This record gives sequence, C-alpha cells and structure tokens, in this order.
Amino acid sequence: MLKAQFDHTNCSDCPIRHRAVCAHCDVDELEELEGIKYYRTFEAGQTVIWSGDQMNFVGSVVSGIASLTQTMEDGRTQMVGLLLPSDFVGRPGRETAPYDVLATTDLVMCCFRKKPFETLMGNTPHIAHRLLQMTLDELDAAREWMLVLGRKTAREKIASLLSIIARRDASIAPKQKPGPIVFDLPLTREAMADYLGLTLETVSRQISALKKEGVIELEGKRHVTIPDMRRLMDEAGDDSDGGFLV
Amino acid sequence: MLKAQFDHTNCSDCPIRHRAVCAHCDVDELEELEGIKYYRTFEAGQTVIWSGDQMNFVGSVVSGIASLTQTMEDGRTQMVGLLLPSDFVGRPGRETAPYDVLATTDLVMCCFRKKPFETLMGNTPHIAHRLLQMTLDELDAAREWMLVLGRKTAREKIASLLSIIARRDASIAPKQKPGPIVFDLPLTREAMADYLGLTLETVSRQISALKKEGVIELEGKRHVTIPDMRRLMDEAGDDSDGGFLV
DNA sequence: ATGAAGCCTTGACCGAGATCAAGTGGAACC
DNA sequence: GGTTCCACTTGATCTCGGTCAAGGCTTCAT
Repeated sequence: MLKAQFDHTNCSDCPIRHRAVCAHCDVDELEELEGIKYYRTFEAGQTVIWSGDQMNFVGSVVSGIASLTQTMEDGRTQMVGLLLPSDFVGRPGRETAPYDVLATTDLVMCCFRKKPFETLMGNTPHIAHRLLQMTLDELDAAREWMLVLGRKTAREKIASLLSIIARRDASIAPKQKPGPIVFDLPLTREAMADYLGLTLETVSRQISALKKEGVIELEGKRHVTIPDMRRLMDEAGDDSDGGFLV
Repeated sequence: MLKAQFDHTNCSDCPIRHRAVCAHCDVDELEELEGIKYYRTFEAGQTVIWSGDQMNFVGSVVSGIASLTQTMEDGRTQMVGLLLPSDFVGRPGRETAPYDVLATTDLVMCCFRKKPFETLMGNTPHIAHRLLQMTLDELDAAREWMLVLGRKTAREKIASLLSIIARRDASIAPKQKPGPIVFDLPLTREAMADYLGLTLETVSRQISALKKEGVIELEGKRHVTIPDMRRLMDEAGDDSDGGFLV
C-alpha cells in the first residue's frame, strides 16, 4: 500500500480525513478510480435531496452545514441530524434517501458516484471498516439525541445544542485554549426548534433566559460566547463530559 | 464458498439469519472458529451490560426482548432502542457499551467473543457488509424515532409504538392473513413510557382512550387486537405505510 | 384467608411549553 | 430616506401532558 506516502494532515481541501473516507488517501491514489469524485455546491436553503428520491451518490461535507429532516404531512418537521464539515452522507447499498437533506448554510460537498464507490468499498476493506465506524458513531449520536428529545426540558435542550455546536466547532478549529468559547450559531431559531422538538418562540425565550443569567453571552443574534463551558454543560444535564458527536 | 450447501431457511434456533450475521451460515461452517460462539440467558429485569462497562462480546437476540436505555443522574430514563429476536447487539471496534442493555422479558442471546468476531469480520467481507447494512437500518429506525419523540402527540406516540410492534411481530411470525392483528404487548406501561418519552399515567390514559374508541381491543392488560391496521397507522400520523423497523 | 407487592387505572390539579398576536431591528432594495 | 422583508423577541392565554394521590386487580407468600 502506498498510503504511507501521503501526508494526511495536509489534505487541506478534504476534511473528510477526520472521520470518513479521505478522498486523497483512498481515492486519488487509485488512478483507475479518477473521475468518480466531484464537487457540488448549494446555496443556503437549497435541497440536496428529497426523501424518497433516487440517491446516486455518497459524499461528505467540505464546508457549510446540511441538515437531515423528516416531515409529516401536516407540516410538522423534525431535524434528525446535522452534518458539519467532514460528516458523511449516503447509504451504500440503498437506492433512495430516507429523509430530506437540506443546505442550512451555503454548502460544498465532495461526492462520489455511488456504484464505483461501492465497488471501491468492496475492494478496499478498510474503507468499509471506516464507514462502519462512522455509522456506529452516528447511531450513538442519534440515540444520545433521543434522550434529549424525550426527556430534557426546553432549557436543557437549548444548552445541549449549544454545547454540541461548541464542542464540534472547537474540534474543527482546535485552538483549545481553556478560556471562553466563541462561535457563530449556524442555525436560525426555527432550525434550532426543529432540531430540538420545540417551537421557535420557546427557543427564543430560553436563549434570552440563558443570556440574562449569564450562562451565555450574545452579540447580535448569532454570535455566542460561552464564558464557562462547565456551567453550560450542567445546564444541559449532561452527566459526563464525555464527547458525543452531532 | 460452501455457502450454498446450507439451507438458511432451516436455521431454526438462529433467527439472526434474517437481519444479521447468521451463526450457521457464517460461523459454524468455519471450523477454525468453533468455540467463539456461546449462548447466554437472562431473566426479565436482569441487566445484560451497564453503560460504560467493558463489552467483550457481540451477539444477537434469539428469543425475548432487550432494551437499550440511557439514564440521567436524576433518574430520568429514555429507552433508545428495542431489540427483538434477530436484532444484533454490539459495537465491533468499540471497547465499552454506550448505554445500558436490559432484559425486558426473559432473554436468550447468541453471543460471539468480540476479538475473534472482529477477526472473522476482517476475513469475511460479506459479514462486514451485512453489519453495515444492519447498522444503517438501525440508524434509520433511530431517526424515525426522533420524529416520534420530538413532534408527535401522546396519542400518536402510542399508536406509533403499537404499529411498530404489530409490524415486527407479524414479520417474525408471518401468517400475513389480512384480518385483525393479534399480539401480546411485551412491555410494561412504564417501559412504553420510557420508550415514548411519556409518563406511565399518560400511556395508560391514551391506551384506554384508543380502546374506548375501538382503535384497539384489549383483553387483560397486555393482549392486544388491532381490528384495522390502517386506522391505527392513521392515528400514528405515519405518512406512508412504508416499513420502518424498530 | 390475609397480606403484600407489582402493575395498572382513574381523578384532580398544575405548569411547561404551544399558540396566537404584536412589535423590534437590521439588511436589502428602490 | 422610505419600504419591505426576514429573523427574532416578547406578551397573553390556552392546553396537553406531568404530578400527586387513591384505588383496583393479580399473583405470590404466609
């Protein structure tokens, strides 16, 4: 294997290396597979794929944020996943998408045509293995989120979401200084509500409350400072500080 | 491959064949791996494994029902998965259990020691592939459940749970006659509440209401008859009749 | 039989969050 | 500068489901 020749830490346009199949490490080096990889860009609000549609690609997020959402006929919607840079989208072996994928912000995805990707997976056990690990991570995250949806109060839900975003943000740009954490909320109040199983009014009220009590600081509507991460996590009701992923 | 010599439909003590790694098809035929498989039995209420514990096996449910639950320090608990016969438990590549696994009824599991199983997986791509498919199924089910937890009313939640159990029950014993569906509830009201993010009182009230309105019939506290599956699914708010799994 | 423990049901009341409604503030566009 | 639009905030009220409490029905042990 020529893997060792590649400096993974410098695959700068392909963040996939963190958690998924790295395009540089696993695909570009295999000349016979050139051409199955391509980039797609979406504007905020665009739909990447509708639930039920034919899904002829897999891929991962390079920049921006995508959401996975499910909708009932009467319009109630629930976001069931948040895809941040390096997250993988796709169901090798499946024909259709099981839920809508929406670009929450402007979005760039690195895609692979599905059939050749599946062939590649068949020939390259460690890709299948990595994919399984990633899927297990997602499953853990989904189940962690079930606890949030089923048992936490509105306030705890907001705190949980903020601490997840803070943690993910910190791990993407790991300047790990132990001071206050600062980031921009990538979601509207409505999107947060859809993720948390709340209404946007409740989200707004709870954010105001957390702000008034100094748990978070707000500059404008989106720019958040968390002076004390430990306190936020207490508000979230998280037992351990153990990292669970989005 | 000697796979073709095996009559999968007669692996009667190993329901794994439906959705997971069939012990007969994938392990017993490989003599060098004899001894890695064993059975474990649990009584109703027993704990299979605690969250955080070392998990040195993988396996699947042969008979009975197990639940995956998460608990907050203050005692609030959320069931994040229900394991019916043929469902797989375990996280190849992971050291510790991410949540408690409890025997909800008397339970028999078919287990494999983890290390040899992982070796087997490495040598047998189609096992890894099947495991990926199963994990994707579970992920879809978990996300479907997020919609239930986040957006459905108590009544819809109960109807959703009943229709899932009915569907799973029917697929295990597929006598597919298009009449009323009959089954025994394998869960206490409290367990149902933990699965649905409700209190046991609310579960009881909603079941009484559905009974009074003729959506379900009850004999005793557990024996359920569903005269019209279509009607139950309408109550559940399920858009399609598409099968999602527990 | 009697008591005790589990599991379930039902009632009365309450409160967190939904709903309905009005208003604010900033950005874009003429 | 004014208009429009959109994301957000805040208030008033309502309601679904939670909480607290009492009692019923089975099963099992004494």
